[in-house]
Amino acid sequence: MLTADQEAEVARQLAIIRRGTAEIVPEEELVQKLRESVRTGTPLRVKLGIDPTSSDIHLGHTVVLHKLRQFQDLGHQVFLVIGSFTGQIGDPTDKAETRKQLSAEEVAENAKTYVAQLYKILDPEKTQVVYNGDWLAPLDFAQVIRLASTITVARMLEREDFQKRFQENRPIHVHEFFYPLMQAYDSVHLRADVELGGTDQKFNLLMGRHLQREFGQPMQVAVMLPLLEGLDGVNKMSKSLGNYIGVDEEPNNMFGKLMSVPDSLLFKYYELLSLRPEQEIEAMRRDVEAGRMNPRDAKMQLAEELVERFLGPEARREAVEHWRTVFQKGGLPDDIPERRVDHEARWIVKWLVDLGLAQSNSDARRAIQEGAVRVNGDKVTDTDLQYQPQDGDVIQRGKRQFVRLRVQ
RNA sequence: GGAGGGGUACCAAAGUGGCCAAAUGGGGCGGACUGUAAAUCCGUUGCGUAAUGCUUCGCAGGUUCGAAUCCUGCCCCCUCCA
Repeated sequence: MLTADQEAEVARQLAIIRRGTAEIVPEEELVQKLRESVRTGTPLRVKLGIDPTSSDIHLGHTVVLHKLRQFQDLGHQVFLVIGSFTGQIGDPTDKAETRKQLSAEEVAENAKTYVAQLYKILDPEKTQVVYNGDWLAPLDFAQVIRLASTITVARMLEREDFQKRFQENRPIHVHEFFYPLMQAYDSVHLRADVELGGTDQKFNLLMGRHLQREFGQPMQVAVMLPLLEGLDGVNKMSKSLGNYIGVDEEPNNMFGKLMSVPDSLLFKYYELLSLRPEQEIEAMRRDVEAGRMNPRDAKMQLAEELVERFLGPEARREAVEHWRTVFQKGGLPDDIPERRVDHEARWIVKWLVDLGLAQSNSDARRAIQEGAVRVNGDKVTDTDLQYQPQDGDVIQRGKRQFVRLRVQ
């Protein structure tokens, strides 16, 4: 039996863990594990796997990382599994069909920058970073067969993306089946009590339970967090789709990207990323819905919060300043890239290509015809123009691409 | 091993002898509107100082006045049967 204080502690922890999660499977087991943990004073072993497929952490990752941080703050033991081995296989995805396999060097390189960025969120003192290559690489073929023998193809095909590909006659490579098994084996190796992941990880997380049971271990609880959509407002945030906001971005970039998040996602971003009290967020939502508050202002507050958290107060101040002068007042950006050029007159089309403002002569010509090209703010209309640069001239394509010329 | 289906532009996907530089959608790039947003609308999206020009439809040949489209060989992918 637990004392009243202990019961209260379990309730407190459960409430914190629950906030913002999409699903906890099975929740009763989590309660049991928490009670046991509180009763015996033994921290839970909490695992999160990360594939070093790209070199940057983005806001999508931070959702689940924050949950991990909360476990840390509750005194539990946290394992961050870098998929040094699994990363070389690549988690099967519906989109990429067969994801490219990373080399060991790429994995090592990515992992390095990863860990530094991870500590923007996690407490380094309380984080155990482990590499699954350490225990997966030494497995021999017989052991691999043993893992594979615990699961049937039919069960594997229950996984949504496998099923879909199978039905659509698209290729599924045998090694892709091993990905869930390897991830599950990580849980066995670490004797995980809890594994975190996005909702898209459900199959893999449950595979961990399956394999733990096969190995005679208590089964882990799967704690799943909602996926964060990226800047396109549709797909989940990912580097490969280019719709992400990295935690290491230039302040102005991070701020600008946050300001371009679709309004429809504004409060989802608040719920998943903001540390502000829930009541405050709710009040803001009501104000926006009632038209008392411009969604832009709500978005700006969020952008400020996140830039400050990841990049610091100074970065926040600068980014806000930059955004105000450049975009709210419509001025030129203060960080226009400069190019050194000679003062020889050349065909305007050639200039655009040379300056990287157009991909080809045809593209440059089109841009001029569309009225997208300006020199010092004056629209260029003649595709045959011979242009002679003056020091400090600003050549512009569209609203966002600028180059300042420095004549030598 | 056998049978069938398929490889088209950044992606998806039409096109099966000339009207095809190739429909349509997505994405990209511009323009309008705005809050550098979303939604919406419009234009554009192989190269080429542009020409009844050049290169492109898996690769290499061939038939034809003319090929993404027909023929031959090769490569790759998928499904089913064994």
